[in-house]
Amino acid sequence: MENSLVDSVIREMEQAFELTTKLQSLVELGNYSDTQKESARMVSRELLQTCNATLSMLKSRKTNVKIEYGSQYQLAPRKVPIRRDRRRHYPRKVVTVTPYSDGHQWRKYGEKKINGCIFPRSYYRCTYSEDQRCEAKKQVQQQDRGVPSLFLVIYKEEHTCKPMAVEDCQSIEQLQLQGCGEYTCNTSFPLTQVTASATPPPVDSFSLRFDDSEDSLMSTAVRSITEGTIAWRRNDKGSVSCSELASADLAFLDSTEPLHPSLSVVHDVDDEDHSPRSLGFDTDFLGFDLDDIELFGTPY
DNA sequence: AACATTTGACCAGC
DNA sequence: GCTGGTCAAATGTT
Repeated sequence: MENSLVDSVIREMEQAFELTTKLQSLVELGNYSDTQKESARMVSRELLQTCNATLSMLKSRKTNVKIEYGSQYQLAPRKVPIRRDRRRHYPRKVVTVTPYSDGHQWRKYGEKKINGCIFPRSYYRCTYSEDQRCEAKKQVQQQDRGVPSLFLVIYKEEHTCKPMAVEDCQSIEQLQLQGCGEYTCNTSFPLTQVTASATPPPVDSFSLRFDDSEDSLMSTAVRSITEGTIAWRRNDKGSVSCSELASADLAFLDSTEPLHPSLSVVHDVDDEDHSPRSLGFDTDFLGFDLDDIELFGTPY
């Protein structure tokens, strides 16, 4: 498919994405029963996931990257990391469940009820907007009542301030509080280093969620560890658990598109009481290549 | 007291 | 006139 046609289809799909979120809002405002609303939410979520998946496929195709969808279970470690174009394009949109931890500090300066939306839109500017004349701003708007809720975050203008690095974190709580920027963390944080040759940890898999901020998509990659081999999988679930391994797609990882994902590590759920043992942390992915993810291990 | 958030008012673009 | 983005005084939090 030639690029211009791909572009047109991408635009149409993005339109579908937006219309779905609008439709979702109209349903929420409408006079429907809770059951009907819940059904509508489920359909909306599936629609959004389909849009995401289609868009990512189109975008990976546009880059002319050869991807063999059958070979996703054997991702050979790259000797030379792919250098990606890390220039950001603004405004950029992110759909995420963690709109407030993106490695930067923000100050709220306004909130507005937006036509046709149930949830108000909040306006933030960089905490250092005056001190360092940083022009960065973002808008945050909750998209649904789901658990976890999805938020649309629109970033405007790039940060010119010095980002806060997280070092010597002592706990996951501290990591979350500080928003976690680019880091290498030597702590009691229950993530250990894992390399390709390491003994597999005592869980089947853990998952990594990428918020592909460049493309308004939330994507999910799941790294599973089976018999010592490491594979990457991707699904497009809004939230992830170890058992939720969906269709695989290496496009996300092998694409030469300028991806700027943030990273979350989601732990699995306790087998006995089903309480989430989840470790969530986000980081702006600017500091390292996707290859570096292999430095982050798993649990307990 | 200093800083952050809230919220109604104001303004520009359509 | 309507809408979305920003301002700034009031209020809340540390």
